[in-house]
Amino acid sequence: MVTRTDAPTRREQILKEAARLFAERGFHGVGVDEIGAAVGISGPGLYRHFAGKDAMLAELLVGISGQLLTGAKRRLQEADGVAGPEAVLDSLIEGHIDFALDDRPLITLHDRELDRLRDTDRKLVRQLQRQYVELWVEVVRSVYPALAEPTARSAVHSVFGLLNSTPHLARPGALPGRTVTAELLHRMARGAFAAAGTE
Amino acid sequence: MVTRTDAPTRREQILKEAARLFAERGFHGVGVDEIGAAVGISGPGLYRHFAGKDAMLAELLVGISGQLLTGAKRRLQEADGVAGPEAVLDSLIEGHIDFALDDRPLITLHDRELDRLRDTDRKLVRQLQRQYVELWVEVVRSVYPALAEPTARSAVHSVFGLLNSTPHLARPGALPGRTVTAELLHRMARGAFAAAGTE
DNA sequence: CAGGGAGGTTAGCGGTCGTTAACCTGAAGG
DNA sequence: CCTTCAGGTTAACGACCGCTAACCTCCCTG
Repeated sequence: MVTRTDAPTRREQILKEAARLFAERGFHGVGVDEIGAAVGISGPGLYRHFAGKDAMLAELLVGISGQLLTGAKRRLQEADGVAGPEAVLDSLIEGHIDFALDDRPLITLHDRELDRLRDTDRKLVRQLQRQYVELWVEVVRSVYPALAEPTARSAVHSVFGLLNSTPHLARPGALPGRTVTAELLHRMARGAFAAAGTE
Repeated sequence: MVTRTDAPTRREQILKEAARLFAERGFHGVGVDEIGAAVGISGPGLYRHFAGKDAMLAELLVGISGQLLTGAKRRLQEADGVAGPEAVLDSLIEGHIDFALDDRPLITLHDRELDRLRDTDRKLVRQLQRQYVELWVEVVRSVYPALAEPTARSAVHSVFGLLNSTPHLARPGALPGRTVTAELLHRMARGAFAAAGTE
């Protein structure tokens, strides 16, 4: 875990606020003026940093898909050999939960606004997402060898649905504590996979 | 299960197509002309059937929330006394899965476009949703008495996330068979609850 | 068979939105 | 000290969108 100490750049500020607004009201429901206002500049000032509104969404979605995939690959490599399949699956789950809890707006956007992208960007994001899913499928099948591949893929998508439910889990602060929530989600994900694995 | 034999009214056609389009491209991403075109009339013709675009979304969301709640209440009543808590939970899960598989666009809209409603409609929908959740929470807690109420509520929301993942499960026809998918989702939901119940 | 309502049509209005153009300003660098 | 440029500003344009107005055309009914 790398912790940043330097101040966020203007670009990063914009992306963060845009993500929040897009998640709250949908891509088409947010005007550029609002995004600008959220970072203290006004509308057209954004065009000094981004080519357009589409470009912000594209950077957000490509970024999140890439981060998820990169993180998963890293976890897989770290555990290579030294840990059993179950520990690898636990690590993947943990990583996804961290993301879902720390970047709720992005998790929301991720499966909601994909179709608003230009063709080339959408293909890229889909490819990254697909790789991420396939990586999970392999790990899940190594833990539950009885699972057929299509079934495993459905199970993975369903567990993503479970883990990505965090935005519905109550107002940001009112959670029963981040650790408790993370542990609950983790247990439930494992329980769901286990139930899928006993066909 | 009541099966309709009569032809759908124009209103129903419109609602169905609007639901599909809203789910695909978001409420703000769809124009009234498109909705009209989808049912063979053009734009303003819709205003013979609905007060406005907002009214279509409102009717869809109120309708689905009401149907879910009504169905759950009915299942609860049918099982009253004659079945154990586990059977009641199974019945709730089955009902929700039927809905998620048969009305994918609506399931998508349900947790996505709520904030686009007028205040009064949004409050109504939220109230129906809350009742539905609380009903589940009671049943889950009767099966797993060790579960604290906030935990049970989180678990219910998460299982909704799992069950509502059906739109991501592949192109409509390409599923491994509706029955197989329904059974997988059911098993996973039960597994998730069981894991949540063993704190 | 008159007439009236249900359910369409097209034209167009008013507002909003993304984007561009033109201009300004303060700080850094030779 | 002059220049340059990053990063803003406001004005405005063209497109689009929700909705209304005005009109038309069946079909049912007294």
